[in-house]
Amino acid sequence: MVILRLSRMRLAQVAIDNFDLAQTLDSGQVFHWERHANGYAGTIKDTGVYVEQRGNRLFFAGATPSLIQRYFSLDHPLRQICQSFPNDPVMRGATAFCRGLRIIRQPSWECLATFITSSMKQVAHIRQMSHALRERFGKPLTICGLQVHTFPSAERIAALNEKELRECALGYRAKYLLETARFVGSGTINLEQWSELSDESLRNSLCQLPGVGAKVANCVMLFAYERLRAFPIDVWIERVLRQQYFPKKRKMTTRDRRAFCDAYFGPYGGYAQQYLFHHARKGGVGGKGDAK
DNA sequence: CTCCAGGGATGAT
DNA sequence: ATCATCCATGGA
Repeated sequence: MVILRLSRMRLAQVAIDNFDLAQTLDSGQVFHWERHANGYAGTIKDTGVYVEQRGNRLFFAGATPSLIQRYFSLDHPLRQICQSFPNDPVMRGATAFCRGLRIIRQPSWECLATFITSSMKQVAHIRQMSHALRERFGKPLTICGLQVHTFPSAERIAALNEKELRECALGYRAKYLLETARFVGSGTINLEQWSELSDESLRNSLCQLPGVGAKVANCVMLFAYERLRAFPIDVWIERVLRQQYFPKKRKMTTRDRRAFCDAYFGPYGGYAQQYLFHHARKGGVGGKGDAK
């Protein structure tokens, strides 16, 4: 019945070029969109949205065209971005695999919160935690006959206790999320104001929050603050570096990896990183079994 | 069953 | 400054 209602639903549309909705939503940058019918249901900030790609058109309900275009970064010069990547075989392979994958513009709080929960968790687990937090503490919305939930505000989470968060399977991450929610929810820190900071100041500010280190800070910079140079290094990227870029080298320290990535991948390093990550995770190259 | 995941905080060298 | 250890949980 959901399918019937969706098929009868009148959807707005925008023309798209060089955009792949499925790859974008399944690339481990955002964790709450759920497949329904031929598309996805989710939220953009506090708006329930259904979105579906048909060729070079994006059909949607619940949002204005400008909100859709902004959230999915349809204005990013993707061809130019890909041309800026280093021209090596690893990067060429990842770029070919990730055609149309865009770095979206997420609301800062939900991006920060979900990446605090992400440490030592698989993408599927992060999705479960995000879903549990939304279902229990977010606001229910209906879009195209589907129920979705907003991500709970920092104030809402700040008012909870650690036990309630652990019941969402957050484990030891519960304390970090709670402490950071209390900084943000009380107004002690203002995430919107931080968009004015330089990359370095923003990174330092984020790293002062409980549960936020260099990796999570770079994810939040990239996925919420549009700092497209920010280059998160996680276990998958470490494997790509070790296996694809430095197969002979014995030992690489954290600082070595950081220095190489910042210098090598250029002004859109965050995009390059996301393509390497997604290719390694979904394309089986640079994955666990690929010893070399 | 074991292994590992989009890490970070803490305490010991 | 680097290094080891601990932290929870569940998919593969």
